[in-house]
Amino acid sequence: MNKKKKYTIQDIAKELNTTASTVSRALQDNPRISEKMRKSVKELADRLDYHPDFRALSLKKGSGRTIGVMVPHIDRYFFSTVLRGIDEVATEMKYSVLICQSFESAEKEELLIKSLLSGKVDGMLASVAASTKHASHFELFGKRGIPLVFFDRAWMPMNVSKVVIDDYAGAVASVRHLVEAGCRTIAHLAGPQHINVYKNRTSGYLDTLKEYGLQMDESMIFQNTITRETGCKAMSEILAMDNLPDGIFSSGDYSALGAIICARENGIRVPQDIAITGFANEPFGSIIHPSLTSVDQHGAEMGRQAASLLIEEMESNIEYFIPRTIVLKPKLIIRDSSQRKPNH
Amino acid sequence: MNKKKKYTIQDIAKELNTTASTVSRALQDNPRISEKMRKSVKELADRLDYHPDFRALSLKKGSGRTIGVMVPHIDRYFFSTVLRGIDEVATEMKYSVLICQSFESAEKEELLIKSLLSGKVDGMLASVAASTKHASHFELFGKRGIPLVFFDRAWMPMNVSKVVIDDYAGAVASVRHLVEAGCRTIAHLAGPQHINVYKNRTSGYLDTLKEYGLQMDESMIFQNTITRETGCKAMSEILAMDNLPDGIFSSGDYSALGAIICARENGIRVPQDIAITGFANEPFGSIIHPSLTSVDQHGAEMGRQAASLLIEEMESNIEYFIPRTIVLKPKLIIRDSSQRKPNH
DNA sequence: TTTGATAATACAATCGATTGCACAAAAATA
DNA sequence: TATTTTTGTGCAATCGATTGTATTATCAAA
Repeated sequence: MNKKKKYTIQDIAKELNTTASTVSRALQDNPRISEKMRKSVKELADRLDYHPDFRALSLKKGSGRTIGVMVPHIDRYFFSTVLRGIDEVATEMKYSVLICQSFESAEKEELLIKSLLSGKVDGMLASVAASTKHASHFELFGKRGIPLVFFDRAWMPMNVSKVVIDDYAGAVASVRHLVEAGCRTIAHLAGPQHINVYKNRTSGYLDTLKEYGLQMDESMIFQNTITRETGCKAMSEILAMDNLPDGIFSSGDYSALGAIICARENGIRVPQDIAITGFANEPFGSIIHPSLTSVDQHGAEMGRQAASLLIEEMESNIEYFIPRTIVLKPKLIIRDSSQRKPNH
Repeated sequence: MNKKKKYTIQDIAKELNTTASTVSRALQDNPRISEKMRKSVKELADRLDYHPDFRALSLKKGSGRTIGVMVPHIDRYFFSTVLRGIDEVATEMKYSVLICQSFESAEKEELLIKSLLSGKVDGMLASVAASTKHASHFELFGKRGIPLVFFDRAWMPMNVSKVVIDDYAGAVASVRHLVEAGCRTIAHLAGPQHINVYKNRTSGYLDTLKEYGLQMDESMIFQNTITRETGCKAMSEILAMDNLPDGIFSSGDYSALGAIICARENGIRVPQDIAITGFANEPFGSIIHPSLTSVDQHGAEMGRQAASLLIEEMESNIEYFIPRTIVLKPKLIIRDSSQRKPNH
């Protein structure tokens, strides 16, 4: 009596002297089942707190209405807002969401994907890890017939749907803003260039310098600088330079933060001596001193769009769904770290 | 040829003119299979990129080696560190982790749990939502024979294992520190009292006041104040008081943040006019101005301990696993927001 | 009373794996 | 050569559901 048990459709059938098929149909309100039988089945099912086994059901049906989501980190504000957007749409459409984090590791990403492929998910949303150098594991989804939609950090060569923001435009807006704030020598903290979002931000930076006829200087570009630590290190190197830049465009908020803190520790004023802008609009940007100018990426909206696109593809019966790419417009949020003109 | 297909063990069997059982055994290195057969099966499996169907496998085996984790929010630093700790242990022990967030909603929590119960998880780790007022949905795990371990926000009346921190001790350390910094009237931003962690923090506050013979004043306790907004609101109310407190012990970092910002906006200096301490040691505490004194909860360690405890219970064959409660010691991190003596 | 239609339920195959048991062929022993 | 043992495979049941196709029972019409 004490042994815990999971009740099955067979248990209910046995108890009522009938068969599993009748019970199954009764629970589905199949009209071929008598009112009386339906009632007693439902009552017993309720009493036993019966719920169909997910594995058996999805095995039989060929789908478990589950969407997998792969993000580099769940605790990055941007990704957590994307996840919220995905959750909204998925819940509304009666899908479950299975969240995975790669911790920016390509190996972990590959392992997780292989585990998801064996029937755990029916569709996939992914943003690739920073250390990912090839996408063969993402190709597996196509081979298995599981729709895949990239968001934000997309693997561009792959012919699948993508939801991204216009990082190039965000970078252009940011650098223009710095120039208009009076900056003439603008350094750049760049992200890993094999990831589309970072490459586009760097392109926006370079093109905007050109647009204003400003000289591009290799030594002013710091590669692979997206963490607080590397941002701080870059700032130290900057401070050791002969000709100090008067502006920094960072591809991420964390590296911008590192730079600001390092500047403060070395008696350099932001924005008076150096104006700084970040990217991602992490919440800390509004509470640090000086508050950080950044680019908002509309995470929730991206999540909603990506989930909608994926579900549309999953539910379409079209043999070959034609991949679509949705580009969202980012928004420059101007705060103190870059405002040099107004008060000076 | 173009139709995407998922290969099964039957496909491999047919191709090699053998049966599914042989293929299954070959893939498992069963000694009853000849070297030759094993080799050709493995080769073909490799070529087709075959992986056993997770649903079929876990249905047959009765377990999918999956641990479910329910957290209120994945983007709270504390919870994300717990998740990392859980992931570490789970990965090492060859378990998968299924992350769910309740968004602090009891209904969402209940829905998610019901969906997890039907064979999606073999063990569960949970931290209850703020709005949860009864635990009947958590009781279901017991009825299904699925081990459950609470971490941090535990439902104390339930007789299951728990991993918590000594919130009482953390509060005591925090309030003592304020008193020693010279505070004589200490206000308190309290969390929802039906959640053990917040109740314990409030108890620690009250007892420490008593310990120092300080008067407890109902009007100095602000209930249900754990967000930045409510923290700010509480500070406004404080500033409107006749006798201003000279210290605030907040049950959370976000409300402490709201209070600090509100104080700054109103020309009140922290810590000179009012010393403030928070709880959770969110990363922003070290980058805001003034930096925030807080209590660290050892999230990763908690995650590791909870996962280990759960896995131990899952793998034990003991009929009735005797629940254990692990209590971790929190650590007071002293920063600027509470340091009144040293520099003044 | 016989036939035909209809309603309600049972039987059996299926989804993709695992595994105990039976069985054949080959090898070892008598 | 006859018998036993070993070795390698196939058959069939099982996990927990769903669903097409029997198969009854019931009742109305002829």
